[in-house]
Amino acid sequence: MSSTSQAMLNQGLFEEQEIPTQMGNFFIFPSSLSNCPPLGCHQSLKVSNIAAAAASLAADAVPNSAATLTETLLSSATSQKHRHDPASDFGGPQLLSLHRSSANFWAWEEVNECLGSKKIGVDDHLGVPAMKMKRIKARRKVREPRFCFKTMSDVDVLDDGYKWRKYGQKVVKNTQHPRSYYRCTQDNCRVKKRVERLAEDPRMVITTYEGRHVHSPSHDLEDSSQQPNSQLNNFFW
DNA sequence: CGGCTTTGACCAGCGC
DNA sequence: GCGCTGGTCAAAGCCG
Repeated sequence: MSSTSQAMLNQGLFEEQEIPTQMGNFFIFPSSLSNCPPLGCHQSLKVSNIAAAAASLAADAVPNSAATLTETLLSSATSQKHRHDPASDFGGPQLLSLHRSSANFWAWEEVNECLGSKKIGVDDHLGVPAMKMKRIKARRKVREPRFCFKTMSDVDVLDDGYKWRKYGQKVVKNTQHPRSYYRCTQDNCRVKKRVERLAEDPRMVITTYEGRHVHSPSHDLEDSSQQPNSQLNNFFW
């Protein structure tokens, strides 16, 4: 973690969770810094940036990118606070967290389990029994790099600047909410994302990006060019 | 009519 | 080999 991130951590601006080291750092943004409008509304650029950044990070091999991303998001959140429209308040605390998994290393199932595992036992690996880990490893295969994050939102799909087409929906075992599968509509772009709600807390939406876009975000976003932090997009793209 | 969502069918990987 | 599960396909329907 960079000195800036460490300083913010010291100030309690965000907390770094002691979740899975294999998955990289896991940051949770308190509501004070996630003071963003409801997801999906016209002013959701900050969340869009986060989602876009998440997609970018999926294939990012730059060391400490999680910390870099965090700093960027924090500065973004701070700048957004000044232009926040009270009329579009979410009506409750907003929480956004994200983490970066190692590219081609952890399958979604494992990420899911890690996210769901609150308790990390001494004898367990990320809260997953050794026997199960063995099975998981056996099933592991090379996949597109992926990156997932969760947001507290009443809408499922984040507006990340790209156009997505839903190609499937599945009710996964032991969950009440179906998982939706989306694919980037751009030709030759094989990026996918999965969206589902956390079983323990249906208010939390987990979005997983897989792959890397081979194009820029679509320009049909209402006012993306007018956003003050459009440079953030440039940072990531 | 084109683009999108829905949804049942199908397939592959895995455990037993 | 069989059953379970997650992921994908594709036909049908919806909507602007």
